[in-house]
Formats: sequence, C-alpha cells, structure tokens
Amino acid sequence: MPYLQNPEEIIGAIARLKFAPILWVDTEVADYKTKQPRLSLIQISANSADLTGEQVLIFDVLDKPDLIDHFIDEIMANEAIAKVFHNAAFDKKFLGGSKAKNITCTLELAKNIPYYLAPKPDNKLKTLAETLCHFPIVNKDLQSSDWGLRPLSQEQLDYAKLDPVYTAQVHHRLLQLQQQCQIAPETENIANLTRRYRQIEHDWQMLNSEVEHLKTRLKAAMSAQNVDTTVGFKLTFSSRKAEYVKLADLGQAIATKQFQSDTPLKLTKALQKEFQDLLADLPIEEKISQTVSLKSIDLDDPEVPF
DNA sequence: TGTACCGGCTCCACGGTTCC
DNA sequence: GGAACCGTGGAGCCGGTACA
Repeated sequence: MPYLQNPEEIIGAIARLKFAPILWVDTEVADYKTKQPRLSLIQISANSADLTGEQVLIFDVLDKPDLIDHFIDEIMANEAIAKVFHNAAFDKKFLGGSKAKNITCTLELAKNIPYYLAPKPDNKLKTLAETLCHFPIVNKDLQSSDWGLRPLSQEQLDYAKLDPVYTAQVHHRLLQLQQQCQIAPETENIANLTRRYRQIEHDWQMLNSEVEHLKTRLKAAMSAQNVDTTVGFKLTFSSRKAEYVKLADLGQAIATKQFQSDTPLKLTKALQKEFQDLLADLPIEEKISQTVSLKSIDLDDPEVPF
C-alpha cells in the first residue's frame, strides 16, 4: 500500500496513472462537519484484481491545493480515463466538479438494479461489498474519524486502502447485474414477458395485500398503544401545512396593487365549473399528457392462476 | 453537518366498470 | 345516459439516505 506524502512522489504517480484506462477512486475528507471541509486523502486502485489493497495508492493531499488541482487537471478532467466512485457527487465536489469527465457512480448503478435481482437493505458501499461481493463484515467505524490529524494511524490507512478495492469489486458485480436487466425494448420477447408477469401476478397480489394489511394494522396498533418504536419499525409523525386564500380576495389584491405575474394557475375541474362564464373570455393554455397503462385480460394458460 | 437526490405519501385527473 | 366507484398514474411536498 504505497502511502505517498511527498509532492514529487505524488506527481510522479499521477504521471503513471495517466495511462490507466480505468481507476477506482475514493476520498477521505477532514472537518466534514464544518463549512470548510478539507480533502485529506485520495485513494486509487488501478488494478481490480487487487483484493487486499496492497497496490492501492494513497495520496496525502491535506492542505495541498496545488497537488489537488494537478490531480484534477491530469486525471479527473482526462476523458480517456474512466473514474469510478461510490456516490461520485460527493467526491466530485472536492475533485473538480463539472471539470470531471468520464465518471461512473456505483451508488447510481446500484439504485437502478431491481430489488429481485440483488436484494439488499440499502445501497451503502459497505452493504454492497458484503451482499454482492461477499466480503467479510466491512468495518466503517473509521469513516468518521479525524482525517485532519497527522500522522494518520495505521488503522486509518488500512481502512482507507480498502474503499477503492470494494468500489472496484462492487463495480464489476453491478455491471454484471446491469447486463441482466438492461434489455432493449425493441428486442424484448413480449410473449415471455407477458407469461412471466401473469404467472407471478397472483403471488405478488397475495404478498402485497398482506404487506399493506400488516402495515395498516401495525400503524394503527402502535398509535393506539403509544408505541413509537419496535424491534423492526419506528413510527414517525409529520405534518403538512396547506395555505388557502379566497380567489376573490387574491384577485382584488392583485388588481389593487397592480401586481404583475405570469405564474399560471392550474384550473381544476372544480375551478373550471365555478368560473365557467369568466373563463370563456380568457386565453386558456392547455397541457396534454399521455400515460401508458397495463390492463390484465383473460389468459387461457393452466400455469396462470387467473 | 451540509447538500443532492430519492421515495413515500397525498391529492387530483382520467378512463373503465357497475348500477340504477 | 348519468352517477358513483375504483384503479392507475402524474405532480408536488417532505422526510430519509448517502457521503466524509
């Protein structure tokens, strides 16, 4: 695990990385709870076969803005190098923002994989590494340690070297899953899709109705018994505020103050009915949207329940 | 802790079905 | 034919999640 602190060494390593086709990258940030967070480390894996992190490069860039800018110019802005992050939006804030090119985000990939293909409780890197790639329990306790302290502890460096390893493995697995679920609509077998849908529709309705019923009963029971937390659930309360004004009052205020506004008012069926005569003399802008629906029809198939 | 984004919830509109 | 109801889907609000 090369931990590079010397600027000349980091510049040399960046020069070598420019020839890599793909890099798996992670960062550690100091003072993240303040308004001025500082980039502390940039960890990079150029070899996805490295499962231990021994080949992961760790650049110490704390309070070295020139080095960070050099990394952005040579690596982040380089269209020829694919860069893979988990939650790239966060890392990009410290690494060039819109200057960054050819970025892949494993968090976004994971979100787009249907649950049935890869069941997982959430899309954290730790969860994906454990559930999709079968890494042993991933310890993320050091994630929120003090990355502004120097020297960094051996535990922090051992933690830092593994994130690009997890990112690389998770990335490979997500690409495999993506291939399974991204099928061009033009080449889909509609007969097979229809048959499969109708085969599982009955089971889904059975399960879905039970889940909905259980949720309703749980919410009612917990509310009635003043229980806000159970082993598996937490009851949360939220309120929504809606404000109303009489249209006549609003119209009068607009006229009195000669207020100019182009904001359109959506005419609900009730408003159209109430102001039918007035609206006849006003220019009405129509917005037509189209929706696509699926409707089950009878199927003569012994394997389809209904 | 700050920021961006996602998903649950709710309201509303529309089309289809059922009933009188 | 019209009213009532139901299922579906769009839009918008708000809380939760993701990262360090």
